[in-house]
Amino acid sequence: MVEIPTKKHERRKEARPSELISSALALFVERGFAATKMDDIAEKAGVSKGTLYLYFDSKEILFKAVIKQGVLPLLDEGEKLLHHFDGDARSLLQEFMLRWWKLMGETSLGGIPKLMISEAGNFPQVAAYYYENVIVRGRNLIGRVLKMGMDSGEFRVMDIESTIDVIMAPVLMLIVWKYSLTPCGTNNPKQYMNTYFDLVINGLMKKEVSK
Amino acid sequence: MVEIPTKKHERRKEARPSELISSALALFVERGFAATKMDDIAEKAGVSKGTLYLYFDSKEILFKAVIKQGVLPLLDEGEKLLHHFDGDARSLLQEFMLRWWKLMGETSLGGIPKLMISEAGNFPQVAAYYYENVIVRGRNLIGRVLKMGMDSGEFRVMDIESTIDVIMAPVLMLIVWKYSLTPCGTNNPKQYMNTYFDLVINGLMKKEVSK
Amino acid sequence: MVEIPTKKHERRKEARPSELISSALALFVERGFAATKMDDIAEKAGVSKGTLYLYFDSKEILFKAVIKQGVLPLLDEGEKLLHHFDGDARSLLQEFMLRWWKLMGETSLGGIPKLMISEAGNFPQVAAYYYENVIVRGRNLIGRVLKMGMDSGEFRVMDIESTIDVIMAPVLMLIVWKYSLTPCGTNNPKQYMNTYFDLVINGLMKKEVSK
Amino acid sequence: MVEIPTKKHERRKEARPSELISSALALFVERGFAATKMDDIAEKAGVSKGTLYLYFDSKEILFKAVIKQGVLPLLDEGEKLLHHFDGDARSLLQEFMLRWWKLMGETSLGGIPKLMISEAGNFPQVAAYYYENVIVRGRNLIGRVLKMGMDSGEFRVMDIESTIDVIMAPVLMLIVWKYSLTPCGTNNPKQYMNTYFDLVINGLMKKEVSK
DNA sequence: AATGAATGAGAATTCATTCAT
DNA sequence: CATGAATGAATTCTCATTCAT
Repeated sequence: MVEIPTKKHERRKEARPSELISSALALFVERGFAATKMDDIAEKAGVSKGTLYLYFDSKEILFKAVIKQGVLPLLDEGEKLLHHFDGDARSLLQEFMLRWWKLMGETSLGGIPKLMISEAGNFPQVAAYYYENVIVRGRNLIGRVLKMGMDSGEFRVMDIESTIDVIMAPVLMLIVWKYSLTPCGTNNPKQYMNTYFDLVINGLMKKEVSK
Repeated sequence: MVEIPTKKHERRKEARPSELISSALALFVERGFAATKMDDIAEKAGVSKGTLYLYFDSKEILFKAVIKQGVLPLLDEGEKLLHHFDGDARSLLQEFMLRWWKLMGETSLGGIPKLMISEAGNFPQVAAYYYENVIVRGRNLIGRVLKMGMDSGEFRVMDIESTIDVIMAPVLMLIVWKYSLTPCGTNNPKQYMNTYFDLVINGLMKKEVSK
Repeated sequence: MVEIPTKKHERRKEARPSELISSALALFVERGFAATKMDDIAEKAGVSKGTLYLYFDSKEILFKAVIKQGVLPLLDEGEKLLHHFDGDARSLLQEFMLRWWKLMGETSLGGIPKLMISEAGNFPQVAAYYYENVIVRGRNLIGRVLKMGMDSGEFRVMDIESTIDVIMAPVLMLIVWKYSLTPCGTNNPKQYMNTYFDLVINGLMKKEVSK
Repeated sequence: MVEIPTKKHERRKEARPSELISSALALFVERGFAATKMDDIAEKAGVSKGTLYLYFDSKEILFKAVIKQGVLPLLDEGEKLLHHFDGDARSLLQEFMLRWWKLMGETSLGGIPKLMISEAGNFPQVAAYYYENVIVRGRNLIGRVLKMGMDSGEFRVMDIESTIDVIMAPVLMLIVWKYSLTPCGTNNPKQYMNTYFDLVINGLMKKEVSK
């Protein structure tokens, strides 16, 4: 993107696959797997259709690569955070959600969840992979924070499993929204996140005596 | 489905369209528009491919019919509820979400939102229609309940627009989930809804002195 | 067309087939065989598609019926004329062409030659039938008139077979024209026929000493 | 046709379009537009169905290309002749018709008029294009020759517009005939053209004193 | 490695024909 | 007799994939 392609063939070859994956991701997210043509992916990446097949043997393999490459950063970031943090549970949770949202919203990775939602029915194995590597691990992270907060007395004691889901839902929905119906209505993500923190964290906290 | 097709030429001009739409809805939701074959829709409906074209001139027109037919009940129900209710805002909101969830979860209508999320990119006009007729009106309903609660002092005073979105997100997510990644993880919807009510309503309420 | 269909089922049944044939002829001429739908023929005739099959077992059979019914009048008329005429060859030829043109131009029968030209490649047997029953007999008629005129010294002595063709060509062309490119350019058929008579008959006549 | 398809992927982007058009022309003329299958055109051209669509987006576009490519030579030739000629009107007219007939009869271009006659009803715009670019211009050419002859006293003074039509009709008919009913009857084109020249030119000439 | 012309299986769509009413 | 809903074979068109250059 930033590089200057002085001579066509002199470009870094190692970068190719991930460029292709980026193009594919963008189109898969926008249109879905079946409605995306290999031609279009190639064109968007600025290569010929044949080149696509040089790196990915089939459309389905390309799809899997898109998911696999997109999935890992989604988690690593979170796990990193959890290790290097030592504030209270509330701050951690908030920080966590904020980072996740930014990661999703600023990179094109946010399309991954939307894509998985759309294509889970057509690619059960990929969905299972996604489930194991993103959802389970992600829920795990949140679960640990919740537990921490409940143990410390910060949070009310609630059913953890369902609380994880309910807490994540609004952030997930915001991201899914971004890649689907955004062109229709404009919502204000920052305000949304503020309200989310206010509402959900508030609901989570032990009710204090508001003198 | 269960019927034995003894007679080839069975006439039911009246019932056909909605039968066909039902079959189409189910498959569109499961696989997406592009990945669903007209053959499969016909087969699921127990008719021949040609019959499908007797009622819908093209796959795209069928898609639009699916959305249009699915959209109306989604709203009518809600607006009905709002009129015939006179409890406090909290109960109304809770009742509202409960009904919506049941409507979505029990009928196949729940697939509509998931379908729209997946296909919005490919059918901008349909997405716009959906936005106008479902989202705007739906947000409106919730907005009125929130306002009622805030005016009466039941709810905290918060930014209404974003609160609407945050409040709806978990229910919407549950429904989308049902039609996408459910086969992977099993969540317990009832527990989820309970936690949702507990968490969100709690967050919404004025903090009381829990002496 | 003119009849008043007081009660639907009270209409003369005998007339049906030829009504259907008329509709079919009109559409076959306008669009060609393959591009004409049975639906359209039925609609034009004001009956249901099923009724068409009550009288004609298939589209091809209908096509043959159209040709057969259209072909006979084309000849009978001409042979009648030749028998009841006793003027000079020039007048007879002129009268002949005039009648033929009128017959073709005023009824929808004129479409038959255009239709045969278009479809001969797809229906060789029908073309052969047409050739035997229209072309051969028609050329025969003209040939006899020419011979008559040459024998009597009215016409120059020329090769009869090719003269037949050349003489008929302009009239045939006028008719074919009517059913194909007419919408584009407007020609004046009467003027055309006058010029035709003037030019061709003149060319046929023995050059006289124009003292 | 004669070539042995040793190599499947034979590249000739340059030559392809006109090869395909030739095949299409032949089949369209023989069978008509609707009765010609894309498969057959491809097979005749020795390529796959897909290749056809590589060059022509639809059957209709292919049809238009066939007409457009076929139309131009029909005129250019004639206009060229008119410029480089300086004999008398009679010779020019005769030369003109002879060349036209040869052009039509020897190349497959002769099919174009027959095709237009057959399909004018289904493609009014194409018919209009043909009218403007072939018929109008063609009549113009003949008209100029006629005027020349009448002005110089060679030809009788007649109505020019209708004379153009009458004069062209036999040649046009011969060509149409070639692509439709020829298999039925065999006529002798050379004899036909001789008789045509003899009859029509004779009819056109001022009657001379044949002492 | 890269290209893009060529392929052909597969999906949407049409329409002649059938048949229960 | 007449109807028109239903059928499915046939056709147009698409697009993932291949392969000669």
